[in-house]
Amino acid sequence: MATIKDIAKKAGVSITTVSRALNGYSDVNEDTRKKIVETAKLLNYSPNTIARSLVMKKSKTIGLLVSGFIRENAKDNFTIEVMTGVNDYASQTAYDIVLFTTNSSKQREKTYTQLCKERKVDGVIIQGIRTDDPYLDEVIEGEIPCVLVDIPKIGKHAGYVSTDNYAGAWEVGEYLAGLGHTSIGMVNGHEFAFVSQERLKGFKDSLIQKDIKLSDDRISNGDFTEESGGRAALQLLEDNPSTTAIFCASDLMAIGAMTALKSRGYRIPEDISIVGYDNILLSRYVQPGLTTISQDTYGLGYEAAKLLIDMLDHEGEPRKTIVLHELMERDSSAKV
Amino acid sequence: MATIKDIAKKAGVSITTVSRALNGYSDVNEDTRKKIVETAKLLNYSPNTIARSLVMKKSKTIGLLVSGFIRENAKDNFTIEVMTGVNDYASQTAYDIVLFTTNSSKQREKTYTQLCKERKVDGVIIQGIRTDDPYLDEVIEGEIPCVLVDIPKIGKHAGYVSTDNYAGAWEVGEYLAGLGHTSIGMVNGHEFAFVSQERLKGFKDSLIQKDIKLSDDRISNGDFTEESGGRAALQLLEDNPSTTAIFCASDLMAIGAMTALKSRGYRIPEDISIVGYDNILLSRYVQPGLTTISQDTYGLGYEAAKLLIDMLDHEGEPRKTIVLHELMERDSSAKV
DNA sequence: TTGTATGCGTTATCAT
DNA sequence: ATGATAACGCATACAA
Repeated sequence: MATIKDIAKKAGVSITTVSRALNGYSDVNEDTRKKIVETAKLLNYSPNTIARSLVMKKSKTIGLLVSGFIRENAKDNFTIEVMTGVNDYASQTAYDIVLFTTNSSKQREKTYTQLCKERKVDGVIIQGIRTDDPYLDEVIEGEIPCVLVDIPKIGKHAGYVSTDNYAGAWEVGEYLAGLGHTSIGMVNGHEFAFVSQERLKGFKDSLIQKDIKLSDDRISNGDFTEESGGRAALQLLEDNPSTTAIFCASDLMAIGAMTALKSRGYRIPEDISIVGYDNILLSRYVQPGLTTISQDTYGLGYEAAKLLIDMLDHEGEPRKTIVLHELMERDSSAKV
Repeated sequence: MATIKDIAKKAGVSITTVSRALNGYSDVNEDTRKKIVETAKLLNYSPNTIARSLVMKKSKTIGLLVSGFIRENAKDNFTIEVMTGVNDYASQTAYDIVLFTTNSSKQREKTYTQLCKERKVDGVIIQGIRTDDPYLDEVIEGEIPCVLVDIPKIGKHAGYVSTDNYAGAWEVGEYLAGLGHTSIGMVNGHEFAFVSQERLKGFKDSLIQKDIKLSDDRISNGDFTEESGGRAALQLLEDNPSTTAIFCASDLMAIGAMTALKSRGYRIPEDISIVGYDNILLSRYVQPGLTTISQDTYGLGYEAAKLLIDMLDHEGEPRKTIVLHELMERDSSAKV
């Protein structure tokens, strides 16, 4: 591997000059620069980013910390879409991405911050972390610039990107009420996700507006998995046989609910309307097509990277970015 | 950020001793070690991997080079599953993953090898690269240890993981012939993928065994997209109206074919049997469920990481690893 | 416009 | 068992 030292020797200049020439400084003679660039090419030189990082104290890498990057979750293309967005923006910049993952299974012997500190990432994007994660605060209060996905917390060095989950759920409420439903239930995700809390609030509030009360026995909790959605939906119908519409806080749970209900002989949407949240890939393919709130997941990742890199490169303030959502009406919902 | 220097000062020893103590060398007094470890904790020390990399000439990172990590491809969970496998194995080791991506759109100003050289990755896993990619040879002949996914080429520092595409396609041939089909067509992917070539060969050869000839006008090429699969299938039926079974070289194309055929009034599998390849997530959800060859995609990634890291850590020879495949019979195929 | 010298945080060599 | 010192490859303050 050729170094600037080799170039210097070959070109008969000092390493300082080589460094400056290659980095486009103005105070270097055009002729010497030309010669240097030439010999650099000749020696097939490529800069050693590691050495550069060491002296610059900037690694030009951002960490992408994702939980739920596990086999079982591949169904949910949420993660991959966010990653794609992050990657697309980052690849327009000088930053590379290093992947950190946390299977909840492997007890992490190292905390996030430790991982980040050791690898010297300049900043980090965090996705899929639970609100009860012991390290969440450590991250938000920490020194490492970070952007959270779907966790609305701002710190000294922490911003976030999210969608307006309250508004999205509100729209579902309006929509179902508009279809004439009055006996409505909700399958929510676990309480350790901000989105669960928001979606519940928004849904509840919009129904109240329509004089529909979402009492506690009309709310059943799953944990965002397909299977749990089915279970929760059945529970819901057992407690409230009159229910004609169910809002599920995630598409995966909605799909689980549909499967479970169909197997019990319910027709969708004739007997029960189902609405999901996320607009994952599958929701378009299941039978019937799932009515849901579409989020710009890709945009979530893209904006996260943009926000973080802005914080890094231009000392931008940590802030929030809200990306859009939209109700996608398909065939799983109908007038009562 | 505390460094070993700080620890040395505070503990009243030399940096050499600190380094050795922290790295578990045996030639350091237990008491001094204890003191050093203590003050390290006290100062909230974490090693600077960058400095370490510089002197060790090992970055303990592997590059994950994926093409097709783009928005449109999210459907195809192949990429994400491979990545998950890679990640799962790597996370058991000391290696971190840095993500390189090549949208064919962005003209890469830097070649793969350049990216790898600059970031000083110790090795690289390459996925989704086309056989006509100008840099493929550069990689295989290059000095950087690498493992290719689904490209059966071995070099001095290059191994690969793949499935037996020939055998998989062969089984499809046997299967369709066994169902009584004699008028059979194939929708292949583009020629710049090894898998296309292999799948074609395997399919053709197995049919020959059954005295069924797959003439050229019974082969129509798509480019692995859903839409192209639909187009190719229609073309096929136009040229050979008697066709009763179509083997598509990817599930996505098979799904496109099903959609297109259904829209033309063909019933599947009553009129036409469709078989895919890949067993992507969707294939289980479309109507009818798609018969296909399932590959252990996760295993592909897992084994790739394993092979690469073996090459890195134990100077393992570059070699190949073949992961299993299996015919998944669903409802898109039936007796003629 | 160019060169000298120093340091980034670590590991490794060679003394002691 | 421990410490001085020299690397690793690069950027930069300062001098010339």
